[in-house]
Amino acid sequence: MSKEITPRAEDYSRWYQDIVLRAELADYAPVKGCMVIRPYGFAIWEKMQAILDRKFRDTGHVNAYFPLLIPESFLRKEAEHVEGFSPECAVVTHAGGAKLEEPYVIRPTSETIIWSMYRKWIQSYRDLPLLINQWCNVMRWELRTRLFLRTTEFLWQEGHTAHATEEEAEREARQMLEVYSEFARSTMALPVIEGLKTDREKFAGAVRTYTIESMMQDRKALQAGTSHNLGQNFARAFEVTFLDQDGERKLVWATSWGVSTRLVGALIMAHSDDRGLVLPPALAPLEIVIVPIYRSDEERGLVLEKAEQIRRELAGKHTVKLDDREQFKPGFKFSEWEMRGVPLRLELGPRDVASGQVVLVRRDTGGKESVAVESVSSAAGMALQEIQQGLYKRALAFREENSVKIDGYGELKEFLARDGGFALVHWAGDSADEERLQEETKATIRCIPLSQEKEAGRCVMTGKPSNGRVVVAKAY
RNA sequence: CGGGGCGUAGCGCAGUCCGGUUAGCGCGCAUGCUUCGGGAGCAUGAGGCCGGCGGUUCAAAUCCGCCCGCCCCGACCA
Repeated sequence: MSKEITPRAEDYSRWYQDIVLRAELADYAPVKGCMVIRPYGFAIWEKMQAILDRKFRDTGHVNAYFPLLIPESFLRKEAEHVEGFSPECAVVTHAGGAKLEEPYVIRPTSETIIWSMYRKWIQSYRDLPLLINQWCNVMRWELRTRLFLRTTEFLWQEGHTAHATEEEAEREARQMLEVYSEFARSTMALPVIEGLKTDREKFAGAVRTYTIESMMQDRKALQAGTSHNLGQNFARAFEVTFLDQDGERKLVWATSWGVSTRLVGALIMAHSDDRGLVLPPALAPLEIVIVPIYRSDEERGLVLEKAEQIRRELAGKHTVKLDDREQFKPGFKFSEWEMRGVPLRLELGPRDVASGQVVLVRRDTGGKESVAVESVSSAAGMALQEIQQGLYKRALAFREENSVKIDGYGELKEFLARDGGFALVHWAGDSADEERLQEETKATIRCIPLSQEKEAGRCVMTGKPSNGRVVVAKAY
């Protein structure tokens, strides 16, 4: 195995691929388009799960599990939904040595099977709201795959809720978008723009799709999470009604929302560098690694004793590992842990032991400082906080540097063809105009930001009056 | 589906054009000694149906045909 990672500047996708493989986050599986998520990568996903799951529970949701296989006819019940998903569905036609009466679709998402059950479970307004989430795998037969960012099978969570009123469903969709964006910012150190998808970009079967959009280091946009207001589309398709307080039978209102293992890809592309993975402490499987340095057996004894003492002290508050492997030199260990994105490294050698100090090295900036052994715990805690915040600030600054207001179509095309980034443009076009935009620039409207100042202007494509800007960018 | 590339040891590759002993090199792996503050050195060793099937030939990693798989870039998507 080569020691080098392809530099970002040389080949961005190779760089990304190198990091995923060399940091042992994932590996290619024997099945086309599928990956094996290796223990180190899975540990990151598990941390994401733990934090998100807690947030879902705190907002009143409960977990459940629905089948992997969905009767094909279910998918057809919602017109837009079937149109959107059919092309990418894998279908099971045989089982038990015989052809099936009705084929099963391997779930690309679970709205249909869940709403078939909600029909049984919902009768009265007292059964609402119904707030269920499931953690599972789904399968979408994509033409082109990339580790974590787009694989044929992926892991995600999908929340599916049923409500008595339109307002409540809308509030739920917005609330979960908020949960996602707070998670992205605080935990992933990933700045995101909350916004609304255009009709062309919305979820197949939704009335409205909300999104959080982030910028990767190649200036392309990545959708990091979505939340949908499904209106009554699925309730109508599956005839899910309830008897309201006023004695009237009504269709229920629905939402669904999800984030996937794609977030691991977002994490990599947002923060990492040419030395390897960079992880925010909040999601790092290992926050601190201690690398001992010694020559003689005598030094080894002294250093390891002190290192173990430090490890024990830190272990109460942080995940910490003492790398006492004999077969590797310190230099090798430095590189290896940098490759794997461990936020903080403590170097401890004979000189440090003698002076009662330890060297603390930050993964994000490479900055080194010596601290007294007595204060290592507080210094490490502080450094981790600074890294978490520093990563966010750096990513935010990058996004801002690469976001520009553009008012002319020619200028927009030039911007997208050159360095690219987020173009903030006035828009009043329709779906056909949007299609033209994509054909001519390879970019799409990523979202209509939810929070922005009203500003009168003219649509960059049609010249029609507009009072707000949209984000246009090339996307993953 | 279009364009490009690749399949030879765990990984990265050379060898293929122009067929010919026992198929090489680097890394990694195993053992031992010396090393250890930024990817250590030496010695010894293990490890190959040369992607698959068929053909040509005295002889195929190498030539011919068919097939399979994977990666990258584009069109579709989270």
